[in-house]
Amino acid sequence: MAIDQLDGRIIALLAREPRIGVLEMSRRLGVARGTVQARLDRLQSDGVIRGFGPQVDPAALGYPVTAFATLQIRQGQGPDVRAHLSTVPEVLELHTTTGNGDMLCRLVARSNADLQRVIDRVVGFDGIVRASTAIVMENPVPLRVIPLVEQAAEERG
Amino acid sequence: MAIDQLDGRIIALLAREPRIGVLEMSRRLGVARGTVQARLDRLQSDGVIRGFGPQVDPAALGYPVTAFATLQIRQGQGPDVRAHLSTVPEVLELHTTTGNGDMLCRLVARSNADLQRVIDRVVGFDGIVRASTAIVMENPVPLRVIPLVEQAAEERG
DNA sequence: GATTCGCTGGACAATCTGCTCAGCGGAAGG
DNA sequence: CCTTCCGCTGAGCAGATTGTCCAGCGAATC
Repeated sequence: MAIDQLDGRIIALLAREPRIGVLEMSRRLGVARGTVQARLDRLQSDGVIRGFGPQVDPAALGYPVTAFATLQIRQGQGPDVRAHLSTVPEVLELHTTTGNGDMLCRLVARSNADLQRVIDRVVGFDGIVRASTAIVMENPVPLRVIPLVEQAAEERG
Repeated sequence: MAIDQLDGRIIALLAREPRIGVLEMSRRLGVARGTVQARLDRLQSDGVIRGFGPQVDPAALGYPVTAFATLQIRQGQGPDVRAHLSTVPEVLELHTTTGNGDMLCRLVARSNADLQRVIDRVVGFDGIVRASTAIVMENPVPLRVIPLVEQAAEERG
């Protein structure tokens, strides 16, 4: 839960060059291999590093269109809607949010036209009252965590 | 750009057990090691698999609060706003979207109270006219790609 | 002063990686 | 029907890495 600077450097290094291996990391960081190994184990068991799964690019898979949909749910239909949305492959993530007891979900589609199909499938469910969609045009800041990690590391010396 | 079923199984397997290694994969998939190696190389050079960077959990880092903010930008201030937001570590990602020439960004914070600080920092910039924030309560569907991969693999036999 | 903890530097066997090779079969093209 | 191209197989090899020990040491804690 608490990250020190060495942890931060390990994560940053790993983010830059994921295939690097423990030995090479210890060389670059100037610490013993066992230290890096122990740190990595701790980071993982603490849940700071969830894993090293492959980062798949939907665009390269043929889904270049991304959109965010805000959903308004009928009272008490939350669980059903979740179950419904989790069956749609194009729903990449789903959050329940404050506000209107709403949900926010990230969608991808093969094209703008295809997005219509996806949205129809998403909202074609009884519990969903209304949906408003915003198509993503650009992604100036792709999902990132390093700056946050560095900030957390700073605070902990 | 086109994914067949073997590719799909490779990605899925890798997502389930990232530390698995090429040799073990070839054993489980019942194909030669060279095949898996070649497929992986192709998937990476095609950009389907961007990398294997560590997946960091902001909550475990001490940032358990997530929120989405919709920003309304003053005409022509887009570039400045992007630059501004990219300097805020708590801004995890940023998209420009259709609609009101707006932006959507994902934020994290140490607490609900801390979120206020983050939002103040985010919107404390001249080019931002208005911001509306939705705090995430639950995350029924965490960011996932596997179902999409499987669908893409199906279509390509 | 005694103990605990994390880091160091070194060692070990076991394993995996990157690379190469020849052979084989299907698909595409002539 | 024949030829060529391409991907997969199964194998081998040297080199590097991993997981796992260990003893020593300094700092912080009790």
